[in-house]
Amino acid sequence: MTRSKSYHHGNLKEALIQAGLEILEEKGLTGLTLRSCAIKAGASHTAPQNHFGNLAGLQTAIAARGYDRMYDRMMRDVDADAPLDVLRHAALAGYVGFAQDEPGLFELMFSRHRTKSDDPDLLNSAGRCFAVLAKCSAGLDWSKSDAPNAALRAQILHWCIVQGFAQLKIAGKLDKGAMKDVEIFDIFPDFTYGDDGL
Amino acid sequence: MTRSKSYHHGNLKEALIQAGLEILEEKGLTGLTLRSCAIKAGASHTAPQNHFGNLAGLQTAIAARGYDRMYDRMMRDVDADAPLDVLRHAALAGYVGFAQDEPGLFELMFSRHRTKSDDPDLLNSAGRCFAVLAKCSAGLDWSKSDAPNAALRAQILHWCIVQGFAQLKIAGKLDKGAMKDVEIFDIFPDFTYGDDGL
DNA sequence: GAAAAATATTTACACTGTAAATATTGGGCG
DNA sequence: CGCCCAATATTTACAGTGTAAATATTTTTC
Repeated sequence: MTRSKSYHHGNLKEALIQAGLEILEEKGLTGLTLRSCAIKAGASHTAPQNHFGNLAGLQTAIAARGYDRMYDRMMRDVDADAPLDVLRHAALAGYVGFAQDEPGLFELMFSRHRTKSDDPDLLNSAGRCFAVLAKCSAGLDWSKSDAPNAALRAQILHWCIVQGFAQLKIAGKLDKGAMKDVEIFDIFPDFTYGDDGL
Repeated sequence: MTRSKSYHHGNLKEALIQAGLEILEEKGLTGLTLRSCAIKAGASHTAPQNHFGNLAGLQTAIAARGYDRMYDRMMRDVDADAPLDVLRHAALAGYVGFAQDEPGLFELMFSRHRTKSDDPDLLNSAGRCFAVLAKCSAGLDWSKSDAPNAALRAQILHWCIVQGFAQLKIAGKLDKGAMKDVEIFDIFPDFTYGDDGL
């Protein structure tokens, strides 16, 4: 469907997203601009406006693709019906591995105001990722089980550990000394807690 | 020492940092520009170059102040010799509370390439914060204690939980349903693990 | 085939970081 | 005291940025 040379690109929307993903890999979040995406996609510098409205719109679409990639990475070499411990292992490695391999994209996905947080596509792609994490934390033993929402709390704790590790890692906060050799599985607890909470 | 109207500001370096901190509170990380800081401090738009070189230099100085504020917040109502559980409680609440009250500043501090990560002042201010966290994790019971660097691992896990919670919170990822009412102490484990790790 | 909608470009403008040249001030030293 | 110089600040300039508005081209629809 690619046309050699015509006024209309044919599939500019998709080309702009792909250009953005490549720019994020090459130059990071700082290098991601509307104009650079447009030029890379072979269009004029205002072409993205027709498809995405503004920069936030394009970044939202790119972030949604980021969650799709993250999901694929989490589910690589494993299917949704795999034994829970296998799924957990894959999902954790996928989450952190994705952040380390695509730090610019990860940074965009978890930034505060670069994307339209209520975008349906973004919510859908992100929700699919987080659902895997939620499934991974299901059935975890949580000694404070008399507290309300024990399962939810275990799920959030699970998520915070992965997210915190991923971000500290790509932000370079774990680069010093012995810390730099520690991996996510070295620190991940088994979620079987004692009963004398903090 | 404030002079009413003269060519030289007198304390422009400090004024620029303060202007930056205020702008971060008012308009977030997006609004933080060299020129806006300069205008707010009452100087010409290139004045910051003399003191900080470039944008990264100014942002580095601001981030260092961020760690100073974070340290103060962590140690508020507690001294370094307080009982360990009291210190832990204060430090955790301080870390997360700081992120929630100054999300733009927190975002800057943990961004990847906005600051000069080898700046001595930044390293010093940041190190002071992380030392408190490290102290908080000292003596935590870690069932995988036969693993090398057990104490270090417990320390990193501790840090990841706080950091992950803080970032997910300010990124709006914990805003839905029952998640929005969960606080850091609701999820924090007691670090007494079983022995059947992941 | 003509009208209409979709898609893309051109033009314009305010804002940004930063380099270079210039201007002003204050301190050290005769 | 007066002069020179370093420190400090401004002016000017330029390439990039997001985005609005007007225009141009193509595709679709009837």
